[in-house]
Amino acid sequence: MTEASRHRDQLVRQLGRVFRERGYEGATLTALSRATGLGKASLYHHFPGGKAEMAEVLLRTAIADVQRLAFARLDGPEPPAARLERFVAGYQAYLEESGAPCLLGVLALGSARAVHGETLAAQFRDWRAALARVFEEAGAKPKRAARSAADVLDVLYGAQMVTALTGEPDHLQRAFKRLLRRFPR
Amino acid sequence: MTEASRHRDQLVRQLGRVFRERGYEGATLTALSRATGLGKASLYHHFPGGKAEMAEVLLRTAIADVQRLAFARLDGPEPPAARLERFVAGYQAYLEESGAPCLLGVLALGSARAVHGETLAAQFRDWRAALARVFEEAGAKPKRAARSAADVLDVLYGAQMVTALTGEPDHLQRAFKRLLRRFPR
DNA sequence: GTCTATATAATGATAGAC
DNA sequence: GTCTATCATTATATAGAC
Repeated sequence: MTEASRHRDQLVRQLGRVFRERGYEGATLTALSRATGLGKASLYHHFPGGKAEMAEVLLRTAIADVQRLAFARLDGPEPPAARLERFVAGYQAYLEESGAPCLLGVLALGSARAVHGETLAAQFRDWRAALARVFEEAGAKPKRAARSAADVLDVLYGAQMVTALTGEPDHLQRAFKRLLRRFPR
Repeated sequence: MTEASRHRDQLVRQLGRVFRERGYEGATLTALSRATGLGKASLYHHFPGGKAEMAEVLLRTAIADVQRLAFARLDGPEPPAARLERFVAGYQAYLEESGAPCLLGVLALGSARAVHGETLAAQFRDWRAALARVFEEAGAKPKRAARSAADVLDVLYGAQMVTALTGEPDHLQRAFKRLLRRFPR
């Protein structure tokens, strides 16, 4: 990774934190400027399209990260149960690296949904299908596998919401631990 | 219910729709004015404290509704399993009446969290404890009951997030149906 | 209770110097 | 690449007539 791309990476990370904590409309240029240490004009140098472009870059980055750290681990030569466990660990790693709640969820609620809603929807249907395939490999019939896949996504995102609602940081890891208990072995 | 309180109720409902769809910061007075058919000055007549007061009223209303329609049904003379089923049906009724995603979740993410976070956190801990008690009545040991209660909250809120993310309206009812399968009988 | 008109502050965005 | 200074627009909020 070059020096420049490291700087870019750090910048994206700092912007992401603001969007996650305050939502799309709450992420004002003043807040983004303060969080990055850059003036507003400098932000427009990096993102000529302003907030809209920042959100788009953040969304693409988040999707790529979740794919790389979590869903990519559903593939491989190991038995299905082991891959499911690696997947959960990978998603947990993503949240620890990027912070919770997940940017995808936050952007899906705000007004960014009007612009990026279909992208997100298609991605999530893909991901759910990938999960369902693994449950089928583990021996579940198609319908049962589809239900299990939907269950997993519900817990993954529900745990983040409940963590935000209860203010208990370790709710998340406990939820993932409970999820692992329900997997085939 | 008097004529005046019916008007007030409808007003709160219309405001809630805007806050749910756009989040706290996205719910501008212009949008709130358009949704209610009232001028901005008229909104300040009903809510002298402006947006902050609206959000507070909406939050109290939402908590009261969830309590009345869902969690209150955890009590009663019926066997625990039946009460759990009534609870889920009640929560579903709340979402159909008030619309998804739930206002509590939306307000917990935006900047309203700084003001109302502790209120929400305390309420959710109470609700989770109420759920855990019912699982204990159904025969589960305390730790197991606590895990089941946390599971239920995760699904309740995760299903709403996944519905928003996938854009599939019937994901919600399918998730609740799956939840019922996992209850004691 | 609702309106029009307006005040004041903050927002997203640009120009141009360095 | 970053800055200061500034723009036009929109935001929340208020005054006062009806």
